[in-house]
Amino acid sequence: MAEKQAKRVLKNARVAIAAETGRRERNKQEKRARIIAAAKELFGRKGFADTTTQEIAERADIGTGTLFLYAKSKEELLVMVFSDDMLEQVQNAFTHLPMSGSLVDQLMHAFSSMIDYHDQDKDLARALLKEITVLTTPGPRKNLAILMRAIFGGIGDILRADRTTETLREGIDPWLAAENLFGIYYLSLLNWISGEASKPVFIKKLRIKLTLALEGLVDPASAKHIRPARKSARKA
Amino acid sequence: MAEKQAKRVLKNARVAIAAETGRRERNKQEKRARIIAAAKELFGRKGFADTTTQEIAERADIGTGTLFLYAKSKEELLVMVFSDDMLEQVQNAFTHLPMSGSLVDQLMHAFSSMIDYHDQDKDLARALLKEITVLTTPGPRKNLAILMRAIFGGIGDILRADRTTETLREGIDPWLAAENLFGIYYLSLLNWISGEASKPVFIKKLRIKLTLALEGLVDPASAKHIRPARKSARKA
DNA sequence: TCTCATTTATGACTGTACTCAGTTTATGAG
DNA sequence: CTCATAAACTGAGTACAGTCATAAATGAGA
Repeated sequence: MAEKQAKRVLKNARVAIAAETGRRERNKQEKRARIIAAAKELFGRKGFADTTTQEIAERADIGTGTLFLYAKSKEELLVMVFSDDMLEQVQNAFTHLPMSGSLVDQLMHAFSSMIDYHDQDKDLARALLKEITVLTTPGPRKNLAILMRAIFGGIGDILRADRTTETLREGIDPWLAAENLFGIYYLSLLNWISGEASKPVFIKKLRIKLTLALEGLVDPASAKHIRPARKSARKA
Repeated sequence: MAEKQAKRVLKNARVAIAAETGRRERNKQEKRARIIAAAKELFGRKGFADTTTQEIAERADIGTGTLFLYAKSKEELLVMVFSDDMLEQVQNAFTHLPMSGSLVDQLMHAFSSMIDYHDQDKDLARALLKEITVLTTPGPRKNLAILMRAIFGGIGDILRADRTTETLREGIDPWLAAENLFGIYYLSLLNWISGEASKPVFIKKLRIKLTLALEGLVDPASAKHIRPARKSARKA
């Protein structure tokens, strides 16, 4: 009994190793690539809603059912198709930053890059943002986590960068600050993508909002009464 | 020819007036109410995904097709059903504010109220937030606009309120500031509702983030070199 | 080489959101 | 009251996302 189990474990291990290099894995990856290519082309040309999973399967030269072994739903497929793209885009947004430039300039450079990406195909962007907003399945969630890490890390780097003019206040977690700035960007983005505002207005307002976030909302003088007291607040 | 047209115009005008009080309009409103009640009950009991449009139609005692005269899609129906609810919830969140309490306390009070609302039924909240994120159809868009106006207005009121300790910096648009704060809340909310963080952690982090937004990210001393220069920047 | 267990693929089938051609109902005019 | 018109309603029908029982492919062991 125990021997049999041990045998199986050994076998599974071997299978696992083989899986990394064998024909099985190669076929799978190749099919995956074909699916992504087919879906990307069709989504781009016909739009998300007007593309059927049948068409994608046909174009990728696989059975209808096979498609759903690679993505649990059409929506998950959409995320799968574009998550690599978006990650690349984000990495792009944070390289080639204008070295000389205020904090806001650099942030706007990064965000503008992302905005331009979505501007290429607004319908697709809408569908994508809608799906990304709330993810429950593990695969896409993991991809999004990677994407968000890249974004927050990138913004954090901008905030921490040595600058002659502006420095991050003492004791501020750059990651949290990055989340704030991105949150501000994201809500503005959603508003824009829903068609509420034109692109120039959106960008102009975004810059003001980011400046507001950097400089703070309350008057430091008026807040003095509370803030400095903090250090000894517990004992008092 | 022209006479006939004029006749029709007159008729239309009469119909339009009658529409406000006639049996037609009453029937419509009554049906609408039945649909909303039926959908609300079923969504709450069985969840959004597991409720079929057939069931809703049956429970509302209307034909299958009729349902789609009132909402263009199942998703739009979801938004229709809960937008009144949410508006009420938001208005609730901004009344009964703790009079004595710092800015952050008051903001957290309002946001906590909204969070508790979503916490009642997370699955429904997920579905709802997903749909609300990107709206294209006019009906729901209008409803959301009303909701957002209530939220931004409410936050703006908190920011403007007389306070002994903290005051809004000169020249800041409370509406823009409100959008910033809500953006920060919204991104955190999405992260929580997706299951990435527990409720206490989410709330604790939110408080820190809001504080950060109020106090600013950059050191005022370091930024001095830029900011005061603004006033005469154009002429220079 | 030949098993044979396991993974992967398949497409006919199913459930359901949504449509549309035909029907009913409300309303104002004569 | 009757008629004409338009608005509102209906449910059989359609299209399509997603399932599942069955089949093919793969690779380890003998």
